[in-house]
Amino acid sequence: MSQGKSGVPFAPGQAPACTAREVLDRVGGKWSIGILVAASHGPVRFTELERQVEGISRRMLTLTLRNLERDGLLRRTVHPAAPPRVEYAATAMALELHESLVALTTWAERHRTAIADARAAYDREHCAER
Amino acid sequence: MSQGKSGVPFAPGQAPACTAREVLDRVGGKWSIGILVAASHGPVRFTELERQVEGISRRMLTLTLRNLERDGLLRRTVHPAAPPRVEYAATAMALELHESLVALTTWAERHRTAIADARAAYDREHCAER
DNA sequence: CAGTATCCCGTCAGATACTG
DNA sequence: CAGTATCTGACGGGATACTG
Repeated sequence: MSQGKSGVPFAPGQAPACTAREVLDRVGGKWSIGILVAASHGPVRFTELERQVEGISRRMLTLTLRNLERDGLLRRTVHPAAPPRVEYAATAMALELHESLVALTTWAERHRTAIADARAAYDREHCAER
Repeated sequence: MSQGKSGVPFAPGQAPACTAREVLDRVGGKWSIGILVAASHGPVRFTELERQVEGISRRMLTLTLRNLERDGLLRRTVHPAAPPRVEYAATAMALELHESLVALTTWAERHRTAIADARAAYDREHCAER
């Protein structure tokens, strides 16, 4: 089982992992996914996000929003009005990424218990649980 | 899953992002992917990894290895011998994850330039900084 | 409403040195 | 060969307070 097969597409000597890392560097933040998900079904306002993502601080919301916007994953639209109205919407690119994230989610769902078991076993075997 | 449309599978009010986050919390580390990739095509030894991942320190290699092993993504085998011989191999679970990572990689590949452009445009528009 | 501006702390990760 | 131990700095991220 070297290449070609479905499970093992990469060549041994070279590590193209950096590409995957690039994604994670911008999506791996603690809040990026939550925001991306919330924005994937239509424009969302700042305060809506603040409530939907839940747990996020104003600071981190702003920061993550800026980064996602900068990378072209979110589009920020300001509607000039008496009470400021700003909306964030996922771009096409972000929606595609979202599909990939679903793959990850599915994987997590499938192996959630297996991982928990593995951890428990490991911790038990190594006696001290941290 | 529950929702029919291809790009927007999640329900608005709820954020199942935590599940995706769980994955990223254990795979989002700086070196996890590189190691996983290197171990996905057969058992690899410690020093091999040290060379293949390239840039990684002994410390981080050990730490990441331990975490991946703990989560059941790598299997560690010690061959008792005069010169110690330890091998790390990806588990079936890890290989499945690997497929998902390929999806991410593909996405990154496709949008690499678009993102770079978005960044440049954003930075230009916002004038200063780096 | 939609943000900025500070302060502060814990964790990640690099460098270096030592060991079974 | 395959690790462990320790020190250190950078940075992500929480809490809080202020503003156009």
